[in-house]
Amino acid sequence: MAAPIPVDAKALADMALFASLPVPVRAAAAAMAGARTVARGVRIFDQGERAGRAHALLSGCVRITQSGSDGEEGLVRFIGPGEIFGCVPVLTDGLYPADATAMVDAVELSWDPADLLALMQRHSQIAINMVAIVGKRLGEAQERLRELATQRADRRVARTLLRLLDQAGRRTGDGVQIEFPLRRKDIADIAGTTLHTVSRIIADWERRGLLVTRHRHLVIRSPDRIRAIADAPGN
Amino acid sequence: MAAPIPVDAKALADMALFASLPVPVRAAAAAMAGARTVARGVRIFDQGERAGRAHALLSGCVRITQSGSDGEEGLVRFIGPGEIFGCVPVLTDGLYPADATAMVDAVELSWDPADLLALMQRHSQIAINMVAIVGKRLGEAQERLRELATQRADRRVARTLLRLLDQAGRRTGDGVQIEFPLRRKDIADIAGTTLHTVSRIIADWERRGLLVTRHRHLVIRSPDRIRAIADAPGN
DNA sequence: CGTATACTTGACAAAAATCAATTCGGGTGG
DNA sequence: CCACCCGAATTGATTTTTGTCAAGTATACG
Repeated sequence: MAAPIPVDAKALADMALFASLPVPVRAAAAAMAGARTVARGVRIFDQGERAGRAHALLSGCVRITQSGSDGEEGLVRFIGPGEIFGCVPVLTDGLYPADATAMVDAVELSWDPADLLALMQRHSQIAINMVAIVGKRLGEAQERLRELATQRADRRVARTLLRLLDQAGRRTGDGVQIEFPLRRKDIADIAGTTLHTVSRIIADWERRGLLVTRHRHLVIRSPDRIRAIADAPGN
Repeated sequence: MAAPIPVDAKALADMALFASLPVPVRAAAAAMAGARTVARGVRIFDQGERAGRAHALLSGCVRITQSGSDGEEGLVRFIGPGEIFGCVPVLTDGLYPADATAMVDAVELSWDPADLLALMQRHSQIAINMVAIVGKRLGEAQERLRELATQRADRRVARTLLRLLDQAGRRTGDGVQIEFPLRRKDIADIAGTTLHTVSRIIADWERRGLLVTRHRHLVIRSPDRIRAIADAPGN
């Protein structure tokens, strides 16, 4: 095991959960946090397990997946640096509703539920920030629902890529790269289709030069043309 | 217009937003609330409009719908008595993300955003309750997403009916009736399909005696057999 | 009693899932 | 360093589900 990772208030400054707070409060939150590295592929928590910690990601990337009663797997979302995860159930004293797995080596913070709860009670702005965060995710989920019900697969894939760009895009020499390593299956699961369909769609886009995949990473060369597909199908 | 509707703390006791609070706090919330009746069909707020009030339903039923950038309509959820709606955006000082329309004559409470915010700041339990409420809806949305991505239309319709039964079912002589008036299109929008497909599916079930529709209301004669379809397709 | 709205139903088309091989690419161990 | 192996990706053929188009019927409401 590595030496303890130092956590300072600055690391929390980028997190939406601690926005609009005085520096000392952030420092207090940092002091209560536990930090640890998580190797690629390691499960952080399991669906159905008692929610014993509230989590946030400092670096890396975590995949949140859910398996239904019938065994069907679903990809709920990706967590990037600065985002919280597995936090709602600790407030309601419940169970984690999904699995969380590190997709790459990552550093996570976590809190004891009682500590975080106390902090939120003392500083209601944190609770309000959390409502905003969860509310935003709810809005995204509802948008995805509408898309899934009404739009064709190519548009959904396009929108998925745009959302990922937004969440984890970084400019490179020849485009914008999505920071996570993504398999076709991952994209299919978010877009609500199969890896075959995604493969066909993306192969087509690659042929047309809209994007390239390099070492399991997508580089979008022309976000605008992807956006055009997202807005008007059949192109 | 009718005389002002009296609002007392008791009316708030059933609302999840005000759970686990001392009675005086509920009384304060009641004192700040405005109440009004809303006739069937009346729009309570519009998507995109500045969120000027936070809402909760005392009685009746409200339909929350959303139209996407491309004009596609989507049914987000039904709001029943005791549930809040249009509350998240007032915390983030934003715009209503959807339309809200009374499906039957209803009574709604509403608060001035500043009042509710002040109350939440003073009593962080309210904010924490709100996280739990929004988190629960997020979980439901994700469940619907998984269903939509992996299951066939008949199973989704079956699950939709079961969920509606759960939310608004009432025993009658020959089965369980869903309390609000539902058009085929409503069911289709929630289940993520078209009214044609729903019509075919439900006509088939009617032929087999699983349910009947009476005056735009569904009466489920055999919830168990519907549940069987929800769990195993092709029946 | 007529008009509008919802519902049913049939025929057809099309999107996308499924089935089935191959190929690619990166990592491991000889 | 090379050969091999495994998971991932591509791609073709086929089938299924479901959406679309179209027409006609029932029901509600003024």
